[in-house]
Amino acid sequence: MQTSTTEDYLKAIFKLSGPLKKGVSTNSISEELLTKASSVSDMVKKLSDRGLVHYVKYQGTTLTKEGEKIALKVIRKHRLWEVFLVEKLKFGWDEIHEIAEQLEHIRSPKLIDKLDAHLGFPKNDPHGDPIPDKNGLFTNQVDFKLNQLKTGEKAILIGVSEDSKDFLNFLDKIGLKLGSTIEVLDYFSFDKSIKVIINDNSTLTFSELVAKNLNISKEN
Amino acid sequence: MQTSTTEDYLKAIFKLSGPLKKGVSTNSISEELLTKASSVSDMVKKLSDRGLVHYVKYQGTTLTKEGEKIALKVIRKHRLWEVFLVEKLKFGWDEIHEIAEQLEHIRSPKLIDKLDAHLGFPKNDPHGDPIPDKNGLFTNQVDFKLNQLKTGEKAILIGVSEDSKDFLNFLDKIGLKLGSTIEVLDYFSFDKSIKVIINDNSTLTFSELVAKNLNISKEN
DNA sequence: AGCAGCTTTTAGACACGCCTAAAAATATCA
DNA sequence: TGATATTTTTAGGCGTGTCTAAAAGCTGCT
Repeated sequence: MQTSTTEDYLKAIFKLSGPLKKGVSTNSISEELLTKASSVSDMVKKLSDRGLVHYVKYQGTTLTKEGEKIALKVIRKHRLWEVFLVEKLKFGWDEIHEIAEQLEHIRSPKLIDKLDAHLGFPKNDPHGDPIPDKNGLFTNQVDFKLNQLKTGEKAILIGVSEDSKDFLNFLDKIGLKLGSTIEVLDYFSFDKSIKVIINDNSTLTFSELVAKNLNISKEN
Repeated sequence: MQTSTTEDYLKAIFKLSGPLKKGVSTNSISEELLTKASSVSDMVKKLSDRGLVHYVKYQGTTLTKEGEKIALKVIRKHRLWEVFLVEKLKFGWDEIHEIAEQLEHIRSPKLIDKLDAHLGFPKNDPHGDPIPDKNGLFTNQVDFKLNQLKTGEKAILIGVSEDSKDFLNFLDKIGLKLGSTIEVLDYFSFDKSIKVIINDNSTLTFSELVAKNLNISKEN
């Protein structure tokens, strides 16, 4: 039975590995978890001893099958709780991350399945991220970032890659929600900012950083 | 910000103090928390340093105002989550204790009030225990234990003092729920067992231990 | 190749909460 | 009261996960 710290490490490594499952640097883990690199060194050694990660000194860390399985379970729990907080308790999508960080560590085989059923087996969390099923399988929707769109193209916001209060508050302020349409009016190569029109009625300009964090779908 | 271990100690001390707020022995705490007396000695010293308990060597422990405040918050959270698990997720009342033991440590000022509202501001948990309000105030219903009833008297089950799976399963098996009526048919002074009839239709005999753990109300 | 600068690891320490074993204090009872 | 039993505390140690400081290893540039 793993501690919640172990789960945090596995989740962080999963996240940092990306879809290509690249090896993850000690420093990047320490940044993600707000600890020091030396603590991470210690810890990944222990995780390696327990068969949860592959770790070779100075050469980065990747998850083992076992480690990934645990990471996906935690992510599943995190995202289901997020749905609960928004759908049932009426939290704003900018308030739920910290709470879900705690709830994701609750251990009960039965609880998470009952929660899943109670919520109607949702496929995505309130930020648009896919919820792994009981076996850890994602429906990995192939999508785009807003900054990959060309002038004149139109798309729908299906998710965000950044869960911070600041970012989500900003989206709330400009009235951008999952499902909103975004049409690219202009693209300024100087600073890679993008002028868009949202829901066919409000025009504004996004910095590249913002555009990068908006996941969109071209169909429809 | 206290750890969940701290919360467990304060809750245990609150429980063991009883309504008369008696001093609690080191041994009793260690039994309640399944630890050793030496660990408890260490810990109450630390809690005392933090102003959460009054502790004098060899003379037992009581909660300070501050400590009691925290204990009541934890109990409030525990009982609200229990209601959630039974009412919303359809758990049996015998399955929820362990899960609520974890959920009670989730820290979020907003969460518990939203949960309370979502549940319709329940007054009692699924075992009949009163839920403290935001200010830690109980509606302390004056009630009786079944073993205080005399032959011929009739009452309603309003709570149980024992949350173990075993006990609650037993009650399920004999069809006894909160709200059931119990009439005392006979009282055997030899072993203090009690013959009763439940809901005017099934007759059985309770040991003293069982009778002691059934909280009843005489008014109908 | 060699050096500078970054990254990573090691070494040693610490807080927390737990343990065992032994000592000290208290309670009990003849 | 004095001996014995029980409770409680102290002493010393351990595992987890963290830290700082310093050493070791990599990388990239001239």
